[in-house]
Amino acid sequence: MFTLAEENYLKAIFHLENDHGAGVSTNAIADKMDTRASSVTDMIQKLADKKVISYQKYKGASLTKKGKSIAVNIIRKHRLWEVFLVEKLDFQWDQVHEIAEQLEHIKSDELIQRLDLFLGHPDFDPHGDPIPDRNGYIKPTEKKLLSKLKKNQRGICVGVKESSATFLQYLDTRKIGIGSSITVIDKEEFDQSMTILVSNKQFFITKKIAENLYLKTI
Amino acid sequence: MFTLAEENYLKAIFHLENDHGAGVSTNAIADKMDTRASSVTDMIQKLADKKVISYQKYKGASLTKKGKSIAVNIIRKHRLWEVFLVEKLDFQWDQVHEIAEQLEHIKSDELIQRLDLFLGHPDFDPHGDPIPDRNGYIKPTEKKLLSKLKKNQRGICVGVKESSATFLQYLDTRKIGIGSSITVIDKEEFDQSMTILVSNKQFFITKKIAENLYLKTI
DNA sequence: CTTAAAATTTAGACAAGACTAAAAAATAAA
DNA sequence: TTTATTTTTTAGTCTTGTCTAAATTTTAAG
Repeated sequence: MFTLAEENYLKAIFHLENDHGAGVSTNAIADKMDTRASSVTDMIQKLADKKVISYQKYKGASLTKKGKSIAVNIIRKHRLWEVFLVEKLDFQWDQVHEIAEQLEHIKSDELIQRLDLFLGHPDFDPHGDPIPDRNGYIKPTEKKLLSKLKKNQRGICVGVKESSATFLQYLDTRKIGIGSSITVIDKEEFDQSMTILVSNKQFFITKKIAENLYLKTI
Repeated sequence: MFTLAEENYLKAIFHLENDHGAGVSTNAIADKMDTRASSVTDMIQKLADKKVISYQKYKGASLTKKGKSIAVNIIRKHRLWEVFLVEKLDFQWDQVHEIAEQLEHIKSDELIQRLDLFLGHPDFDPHGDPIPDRNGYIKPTEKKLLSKLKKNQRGICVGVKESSATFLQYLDTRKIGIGSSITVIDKEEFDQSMTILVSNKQFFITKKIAENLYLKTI
């Protein structure tokens, strides 16, 4: 069995490996977990002993098959609970992340199986992230960061990379959400900022915003 | 904010005070929490520092107003989650206690408010225990232990004192549940065992069983 | 290729929460 | 009321997960 701290490390390493290839550095983990590099070293040595990550001194860590399976299961729980909170309890999409961070650690396979059934086996969470199935399989979805689009390209918003309340609220005020059609009206070479068209309104957005919106190009 | 361990101590002290008047002994807590008396002493000293219990050396502990309010809130959460598990996820009443022990520690007032609404403001959990309202008020319900009934007295089962899976499964096999009509056919002075009538079948039950069933006499 | 800087690990310390063993206080028995 | 027993507390230790400061390794720069 794994402690709460261990589960959170596994989840963080999974996300880091997903975003920037295999082999995660100590500092990257420390940064993500908001902790110190020395604490990370201690923990990854422990996780290596438990065979959930492979790790060589000074060379960074990466999840083993077992570790990945644990991480994905936590992510599955997180996303199912988010669906529950939004679909059943009428929470807004910017309110659910913190609560799901707690709920994801509840230990009961039966619970998750029944929750999944109760929710009708959803494929995506409220932020557009795919929900791994019971075997840990994540259906690959083609999506592209808005920041990768060129002038005059168009797409449908299918997800957000960050799900902090502040970012989601920013999107709300501009009526950008999952399903929104977004067109790049103009793109500034200099700072990668963009002018986009969303439901007949034009907005100016910075590179940072564009790097956190996933589109399906059409 | 209170840690998981602190919350569990407060809950245990609340239940002990409820069952056997104010002033709970160190050993009683140790027994309930399945821990050692010395660990309990450490913890109650900490809880006293935090003003959630009043405590004098060698004299036992009892909850302050603040402590009671925290304990009742945890119990409210526990019981609401149990209703959710049974009513929405189709769990059996003997499967929910363990899971609710985890869910009761999730921290979000908004969540509990919405869950309560979603469930239709239930008054009782699946074991017949009253659910405290948002202000911590527990509606007093008149209920009597089956063990207190005399020969030929009759009542409706309104709750169980213990909610361990084994006890609840025992009741299931005898078709005893919330709402069952129970008549005392015979009672043995010697060992307090009973013969009872439940839906036209007679059962022999020990004192221990009778001490864990709550009835509303009619 | 040697040095400077950055990243990582080790060493030692601390808080929370538990334990064992021993001491002290309260209660029960003679 | 003195002794014996039970209950409770204290003292010291352990594990988990964190930290700071110092040492070591790797990487980057000259």
